[in-house]
Amino acid sequence: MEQTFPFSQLLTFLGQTQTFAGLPEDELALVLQIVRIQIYDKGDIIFSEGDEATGFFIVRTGRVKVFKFSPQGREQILNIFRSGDRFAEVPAFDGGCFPAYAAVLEPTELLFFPRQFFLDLLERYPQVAIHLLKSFARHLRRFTMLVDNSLKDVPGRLATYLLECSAAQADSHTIELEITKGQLAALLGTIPETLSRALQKLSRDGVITVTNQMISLDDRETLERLAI
Amino acid sequence: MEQTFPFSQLLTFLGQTQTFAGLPEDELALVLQIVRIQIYDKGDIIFSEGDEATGFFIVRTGRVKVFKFSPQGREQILNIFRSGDRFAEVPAFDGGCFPAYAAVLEPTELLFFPRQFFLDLLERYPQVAIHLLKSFARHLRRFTMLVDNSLKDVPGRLATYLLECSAAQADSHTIELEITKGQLAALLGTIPETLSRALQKLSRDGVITVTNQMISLDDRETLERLAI
DNA sequence: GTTATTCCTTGACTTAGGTCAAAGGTCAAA
DNA sequence: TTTGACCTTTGACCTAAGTCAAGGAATAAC
Repeated sequence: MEQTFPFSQLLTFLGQTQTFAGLPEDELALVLQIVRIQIYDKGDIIFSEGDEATGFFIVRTGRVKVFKFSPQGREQILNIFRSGDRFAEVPAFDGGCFPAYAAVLEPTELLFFPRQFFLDLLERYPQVAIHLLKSFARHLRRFTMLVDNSLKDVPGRLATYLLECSAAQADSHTIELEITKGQLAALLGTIPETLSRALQKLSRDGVITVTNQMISLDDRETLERLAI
Repeated sequence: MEQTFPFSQLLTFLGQTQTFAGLPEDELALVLQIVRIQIYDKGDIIFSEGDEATGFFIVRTGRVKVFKFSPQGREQILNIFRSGDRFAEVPAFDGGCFPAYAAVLEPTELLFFPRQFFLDLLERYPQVAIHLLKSFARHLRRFTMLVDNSLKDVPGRLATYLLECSAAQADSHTIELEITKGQLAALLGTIPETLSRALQKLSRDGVITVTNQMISLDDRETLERLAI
């Protein structure tokens, strides 16, 4: 599960992440002495809800889902992280338990940073604290949006997601789902059957066209009305 | 809406808030030159969703609810703030818009701190940044719990609330609702009718006894099972 | 102490969306 | 290819919880 990688390659990668951008090179080299590389196979669990948080992670390659279970066992995905994203920094910061599960969606390489190193870094580099504040603020806004979403019905959440996806993919008319529909259902807080019916209804009404992983947004106006 | 107050009284109050605890007295005095006192009547709106954030607030007396509306106009309370609590620091920090509404539940005095002052304070006092990080981390955990709650059914959310309330009130057998049942419904993400029926069912099953604003927790075990 | 609000409860009804079950698709390994 | 392991769709059904409407409590105002 752990192995070594070319030093310079990692150095370049680290310098490009939001977390470490702007740190002097000798500090980056120190960071590299501490980071542990973790390799996971599709489906592997990184940590479970309630586990003691020992550090935070940066995704090098692959994708990670952070999720919870409802009392009936339904999965709710909170976030999906990709290359360059950092996750689990809140428990690493406050020293509490992980409040959710994390698992990889495909073969994934993670960089793991132990908690104490993280806290030391905060002390040595005040700009890291400021950056972390910004990141926490972003997270908080994202959560507020999640609450927003929970007030909408499934078609509304779907419309919101499609428009966000389009915005992220340069406002293109046709977007590609980068996750399975089952995963999308879990991300939208519903189940595959209900998502399937919602997609079907939007297709029938001429709002979207679905072809496997590709979705064309044919009637943006209706989508925006649904997303409110 | 604005007036002056005895200087020393405010100084003592500020020094006791989490936000400013530990700051030297001369700095506190500077803070006092900048703070504005705002007086609101029951029901007054402090800010609306989408308003530009110009600063953050600390509750001096009274209570404030922060809330959103669902597309159908149902109110969802995100948080209720009391004396000493600080709110709206995320928009004040990142300079974005307020992501929700804020209104007062009863006659309320607020201290308002303009955004620029706040940012200056962060720069001058790194410990304020660290403290803010902790506070953001707490907020993030609270939001995670809110997501948790949205996965539960209404009796589950009610049971969770009752147990939390009891824990906050020294684990007492009988708790006092400090908000109306209508407000509790909005806090639990439901409507008064549904809350009324949930309370009635728990009473019928001998789990709780409801007398106006007082609720006795007669069967903690069942409550904990419901809250999962 | 009486009126006027606001708050709370109850009943009948509706509906979004979850559950269960089964049949097609799709894709990768052998 | 063919096999098997998912993923996705469809249909029939059920249930939690929202809507509407109306009557009772409780509290505040006069």
